[in-house]
Amino acid sequence: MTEKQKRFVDFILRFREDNGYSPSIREIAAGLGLASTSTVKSMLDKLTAKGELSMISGKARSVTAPEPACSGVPVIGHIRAGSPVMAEENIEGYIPVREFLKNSSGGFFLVVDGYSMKDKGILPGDFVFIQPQKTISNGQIGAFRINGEVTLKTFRRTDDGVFLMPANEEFRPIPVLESDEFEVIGRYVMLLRLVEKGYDFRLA
Amino acid sequence: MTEKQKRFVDFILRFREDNGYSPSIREIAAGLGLASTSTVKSMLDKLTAKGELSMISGKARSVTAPEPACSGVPVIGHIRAGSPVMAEENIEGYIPVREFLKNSSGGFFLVVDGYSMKDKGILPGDFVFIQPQKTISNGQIGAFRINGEVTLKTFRRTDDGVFLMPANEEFRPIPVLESDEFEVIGRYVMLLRLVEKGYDFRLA
DNA sequence: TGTGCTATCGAACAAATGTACATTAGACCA
DNA sequence: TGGTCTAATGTACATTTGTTCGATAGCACA
Repeated sequence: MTEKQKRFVDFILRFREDNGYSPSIREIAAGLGLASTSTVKSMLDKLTAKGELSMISGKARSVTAPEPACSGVPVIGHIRAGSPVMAEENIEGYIPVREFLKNSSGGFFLVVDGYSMKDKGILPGDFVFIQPQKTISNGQIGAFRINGEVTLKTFRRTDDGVFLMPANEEFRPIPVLESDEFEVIGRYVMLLRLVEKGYDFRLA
Repeated sequence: MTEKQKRFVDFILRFREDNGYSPSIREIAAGLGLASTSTVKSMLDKLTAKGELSMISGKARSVTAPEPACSGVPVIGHIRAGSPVMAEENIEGYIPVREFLKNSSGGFFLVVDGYSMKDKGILPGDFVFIQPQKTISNGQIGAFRINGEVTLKTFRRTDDGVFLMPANEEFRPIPVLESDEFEVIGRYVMLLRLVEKGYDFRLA
């Protein structure tokens, strides 16, 4: 992509970011300092043919640019000695958090309370993503409600019965008795920890 | 908001989701089975006045609806005994992951390798979000490059010099000497752990 | 019954917008 | 010098689109 074509795509992305809708051809011309609409039109046609843009013929403000890869966050694994960290060869992939969370719809974050799952690296204040489900397999970590209390534990079924296992030797396994009110809330799928509290999230 | 008004907003949201740009007034009329454009127009004016929609007068396809709160993931904190988990009263807020990551642009995920930060709840395979910066304060956790190796440690400056501190008694502090090639890569801001490997991420 | 009120419709108009085409300007090269 | 190509221009036109206004139909209520 030439430098000029990139300016087109960038302008469209920024305009949509700022306004929430796409620019018209004349607005693109004005924004890029071009005097004629046909200049813009021919460039848009070219970029659409190359797949860099998409637009519907005849429809006003229908041009869109695919959001760049950085809508996902790059994952850097093993770093080759001597190369800059963010170099292309170090990028192993991207986590497309947007799609990731779209697929996980229905789930929710549970705020972790105590240290009972410390040895699994789950600490107070962590956000644990729970995928709701009614049952859970042996050995999986999940959120449970027992006698009104909600807790995050490992589910374990043995010959001696069912237990909710902490991951911290200072805590004791919780036996699940027939007489207990017990319910599986969901499966522990993901953990999110916000280290800097500057990254606040909007409260309802 | 009445049932009918809700249908308007929902239609606009879905249309934008499907097409990437907003519907025209006539497309809204067709989509909702209305015969006249003025019906739509008056409803849009009403919804805009109420703040449920936003549009620029005269500009084609400029109507947008604020994305509903569920574009973020609900956060559930302390759960009131007896109430269903996902009940409204238990939702403390939302993590708008989309905006969250937009603000963090420039950062990247580093894949954690060993157990040296175990006591901070950072385990192998975790994705650590690094916000690039050239310096770091005493006591903060960050990613560093020392003599070609990249490592995640707590930065500590004492009278005896600078050390990279592990969070695991089986590991030793790494002294940073004048003769070392040393560089701050960035600050540890967030941690993401994918428990289920079914949630794969697209490789480059 | 009749009187407002609201939602909807129908049609017409003006502005915004996409599209097509002939023309010009400049760069490059034989 | 002349030719060719590309980018850009200017203009005109057709379509899409937002806007306006009057008319109609249903509905609640006195």
